Amino acid sequence: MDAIDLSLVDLLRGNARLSYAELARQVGLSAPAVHERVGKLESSGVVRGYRADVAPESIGLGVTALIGIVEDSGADTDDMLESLRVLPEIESCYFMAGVESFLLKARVGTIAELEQLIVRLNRTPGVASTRTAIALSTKWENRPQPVGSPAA
Amino acid sequence: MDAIDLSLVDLLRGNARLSYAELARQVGLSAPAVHERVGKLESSGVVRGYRADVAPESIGLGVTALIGIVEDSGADTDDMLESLRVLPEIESCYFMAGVESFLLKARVGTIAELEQLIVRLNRTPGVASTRTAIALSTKWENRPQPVGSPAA
DNA sequence: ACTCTCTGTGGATGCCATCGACCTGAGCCT
DNA sequence: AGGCTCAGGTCGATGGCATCCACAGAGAGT
Repeated sequence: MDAIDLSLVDLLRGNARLSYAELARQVGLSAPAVHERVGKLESSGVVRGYRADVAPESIGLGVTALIGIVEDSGADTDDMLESLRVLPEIESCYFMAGVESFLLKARVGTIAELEQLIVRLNRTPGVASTRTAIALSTKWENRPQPVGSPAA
Repeated sequence: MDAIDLSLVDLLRGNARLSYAELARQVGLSAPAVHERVGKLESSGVVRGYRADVAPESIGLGVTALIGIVEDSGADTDDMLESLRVLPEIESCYFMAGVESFLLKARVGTIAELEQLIVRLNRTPGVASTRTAIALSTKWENRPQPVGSPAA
């Protein structure tokens, strides 16, 4: 991970569909060299994938909620995690410091679906209680913060 | 937004670097047709961009925190938002229902940097108080939930 | 100094993006 | 019904890109 790798990462975080030729121009290397660097970043796990950023409401996922989970004392955390992982509505799952062991970000189409999700969560073994907060609007989300110094 | 558009969106949410030729094979259209459809999805705002998904710790952003903000009564929300927007550490910003008007997801390199960020937030005009919860680990994040029916 | 390795360049080749010309079917007006 | 118009498709051509390969040069270790 030298400065050029950081520049590549920054460029791809900004636009994952840049061609290798374009990346090469931006960082001042040849296209094959960039190809190899990006391949190594991928196989070493620095770059985990490439995702289109889609407006959620336009694909019927207009309701965003953040849900805190309090774990049962003596619950099997791994089992509970597997139960959570199966629910597609849960986009993100953080293990937190604090009373609420987990914080979930969930996305559903309607408030009714959110209600169903919460019911399912409360029935999940290991879950003692949940606390749900609804996002009224998303000001911005997953904004990539530049990390390579002054990249071209 | 017909079924083919939904398939394209799903495919690109899974791998934003798929070629138009490959997308065309997957949805059963020609490459130019897919090119035009994707172009329309972009210009209509359904697809907002393409981002590399990078392991944050590998670019020096190993600390994730969620920060709730209680607004001053009578504060100018728009001004406060602009002050928040300027802080690159804040990756996401949601306007919430509840006592805490805003919920921020912030990413920094060290606990010391998090401390500085919290101090800055508390000094920001319009901010009455903050409440910070630290993510000890990220189980998963920004997992795209499939939305097009059975896409190829 | 030799050599090993890592990382780069340059050239060649086949695939892909992209443009323009043309086709086809749905909807609608007369 | 006939025919206009338009949206959205296919096909073919062309130039750029991805990708493979052979080879070059810098640094480290012996």
